[in-house]
Amino acid sequence: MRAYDPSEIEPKWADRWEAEDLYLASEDPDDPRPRFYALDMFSYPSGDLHMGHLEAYSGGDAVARFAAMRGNNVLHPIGWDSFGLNAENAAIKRGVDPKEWTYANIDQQAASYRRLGMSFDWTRRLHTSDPEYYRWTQWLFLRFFERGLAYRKNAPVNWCPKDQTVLANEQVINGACERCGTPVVRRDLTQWFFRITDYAQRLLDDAAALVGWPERVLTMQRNWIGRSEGASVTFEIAETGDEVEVFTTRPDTLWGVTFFVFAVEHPLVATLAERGGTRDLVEPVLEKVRATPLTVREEADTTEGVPLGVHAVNPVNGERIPVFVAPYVLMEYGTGAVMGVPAHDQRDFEFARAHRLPIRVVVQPEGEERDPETMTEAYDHEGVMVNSGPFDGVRSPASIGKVVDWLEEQGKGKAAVTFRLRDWLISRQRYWGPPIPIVHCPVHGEVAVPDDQLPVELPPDVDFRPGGESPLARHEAFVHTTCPIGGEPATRDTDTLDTFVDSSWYYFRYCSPHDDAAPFDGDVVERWMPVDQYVGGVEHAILHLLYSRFFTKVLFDMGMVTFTEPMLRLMNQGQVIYEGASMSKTKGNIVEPMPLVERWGADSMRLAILFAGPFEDDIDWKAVAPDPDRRPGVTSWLGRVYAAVTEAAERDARDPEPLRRLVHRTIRGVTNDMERFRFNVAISKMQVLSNEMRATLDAGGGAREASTALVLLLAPLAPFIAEELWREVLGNEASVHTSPWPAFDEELAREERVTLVVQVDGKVRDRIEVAPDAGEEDCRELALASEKVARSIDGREVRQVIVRPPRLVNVVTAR
RNA sequence: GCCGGGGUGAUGGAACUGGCAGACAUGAUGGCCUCAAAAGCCAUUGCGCGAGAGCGCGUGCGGGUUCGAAUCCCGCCCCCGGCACCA
Repeated sequence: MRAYDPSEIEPKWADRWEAEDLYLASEDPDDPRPRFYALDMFSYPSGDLHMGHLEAYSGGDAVARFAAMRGNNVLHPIGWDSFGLNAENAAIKRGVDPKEWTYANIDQQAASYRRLGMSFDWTRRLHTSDPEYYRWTQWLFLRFFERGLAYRKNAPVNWCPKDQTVLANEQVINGACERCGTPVVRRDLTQWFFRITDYAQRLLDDAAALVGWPERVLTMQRNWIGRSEGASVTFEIAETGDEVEVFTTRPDTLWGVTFFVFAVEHPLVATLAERGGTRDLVEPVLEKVRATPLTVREEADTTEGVPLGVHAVNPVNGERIPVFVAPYVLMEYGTGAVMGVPAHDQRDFEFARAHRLPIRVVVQPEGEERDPETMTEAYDHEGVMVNSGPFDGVRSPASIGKVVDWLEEQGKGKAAVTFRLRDWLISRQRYWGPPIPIVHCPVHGEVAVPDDQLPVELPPDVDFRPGGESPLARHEAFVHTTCPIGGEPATRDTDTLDTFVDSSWYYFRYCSPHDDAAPFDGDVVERWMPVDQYVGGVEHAILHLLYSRFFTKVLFDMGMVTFTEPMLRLMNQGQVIYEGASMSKTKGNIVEPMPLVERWGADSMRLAILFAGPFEDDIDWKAVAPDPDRRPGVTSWLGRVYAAVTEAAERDARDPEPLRRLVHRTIRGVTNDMERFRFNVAISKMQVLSNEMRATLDAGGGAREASTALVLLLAPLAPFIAEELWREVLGNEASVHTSPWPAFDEELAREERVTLVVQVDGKVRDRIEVAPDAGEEDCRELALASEKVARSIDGREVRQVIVRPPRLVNVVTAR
């Protein structure tokens, strides 16, 4: 008998599957099968595949194959997110063209995907760096521009000094660049933004309907959007008459305001300092803050700040209060100015103590008396309003709504909602991205490049090394053009679009990847989308996934699609780590998957990674596959499966009854597990079945039915060996991957004999085999007849007998 | 601080709605095969006591509900992830 040899099986089937067009999604409108869109997050072409890819795509492929076997017309595409800093930096480091480097990596990854046996529809392959693709990225940008959703403004932005480009807020992780980890600094620059804040409320509201998404992703998005409810209240500067709005979540504490604070960057600060005669005092603070990186700024001292020498008038009681400028107030949030309520806000409290400002309690805890003199911290819990004019005696925070109504009546303020979410900064001062299709005309201003002139192609002969400005700006022939409206000499915008713009719509493009009249064919998109199952890393929870939801809503508003959410279900695979730490070059702990695939086979590595633990949990490779030179456990198991199925195929005997029952139980269990991404549990059930097959064969029995079922169940997870056994050993004509998923017989799946557990006072004392339909009386009698039970009862009085046929009897005695 | 998710043998992890804790693996130990090794096969493997049948203990800690709790409730501790002078 031949031994299991993946190196012989796997390349053979990879070729044949492609020759047989096994994984093409059908666009036939008469195809009766339900459509299923199985989407994997596409990859950055930064070298060959790593362990993270192996895990994500093994899971995604299992989903797609399982869906196909269950009778769906499956769309399972693949492509590359091939623009971006990653590719560009790597290319610069190696002194090669980003394009060359990128496409070489794409070819390598594509070869690896084939080697792994991924069931992709290769006819839909796309690369975001292809002009055929980014033409439509630019086209979509222009539609956003037309609708006022893409705009340019001067603003303080995050700048990565190493990558020499601006970053979106979402790309700043703990104050550092998402790509390279360099601490980000602040710069005032004119940049392009997408008006995602217009969609903040809808992004929040619709998240509630995403029941197929992991809770943590939705939570992260909610935190990121950061909705706060409260009131906006207008204060007047006594000396100048300037009106300044502030946002507060606690309008009930308005009577406790004893000072007023501006953010350092607030536009009024300079003139107010002038007026207050405090310019010499204020200027050093401004200088200091401007020079401080954002990361350090966040730890700014709450006691820091200087008076501006002017006063604000509290609209609720007409009091004049001193005005300050302090770094603890942020220009980015709210209005860049706050009212200071030291008695009820900890930061204000600390500031007031440092500057010897009065503290006035306006919410008293019930039955207590807070004395401003002796308070050591702000009181921010519930209580009764005092010193609050018309609201004395009203309970807070229940009073907030009433205060807001009152403010509106009095014309002093109104209900307001503030979001933490900022507009999405989409321009980048780098080469390797889609040029922004805008012409700057001295007469007409920002002018869209006409659609028929798209794409604005990236010129190949650019010195693309970063220099703080866009490399395209150094390319004279690119820069100089004429205005599309009046023909005047004009210049092209030289920034490129963030990669996350490319990836915000690629899953639409897969539906009609070769359309040259539109980014996608609306009718085809209607048939496939929304995506039925999306699989990818949680690191995109507030980047790609939020942006994609935003794009879909904009496309809906444009009438291009009829749905508002792009993905119905989302599953995040965990990370593959090593000895508790993420794999990285600097730690030297990277395990490359492809050499292991060459050595032990694609099926083995796919199974090994899916069997290692729950799909969404991190996997410590050190713990599951410690010795790279030792044969992995799953490889041995596949060898046993191969042997068992081969042996069973040569035998005429029918499967004995107990094995048949196990087969049907296994089908039921594995089906359930596959639906819930519980690949590790599914595999363990198959192992139980194969162990039983071995025992049956050794006892001279047949295992043909078991073999058929096992091979079908294994197909989504280990596609090569399943195909080999299905066609070559079991003698089927058609591919296992187009065969129907096995059905189970409910009757057979029921246990023939079940173990009746007999407890005495909750402790297991005996186990008795009974028929599954054993009744309550039978179970009670059997249990009480047990000698072990009698011994445990030890003559005590039996108080109660709880019977749960056919699984359990609990005899309760008088103790 | 706020929000989300966790804590089960030496290890990865099972245990559908409360009902046999530790499935399935990995590792380890012993044995078979072999000149030897690898591969393979068999046995044992939660902890403690016991020659054994068996008994006791055991799912982060402390309480509670229940005939019965890894699972439900209350109070803690710890770990992971996200957000954070957010007004």
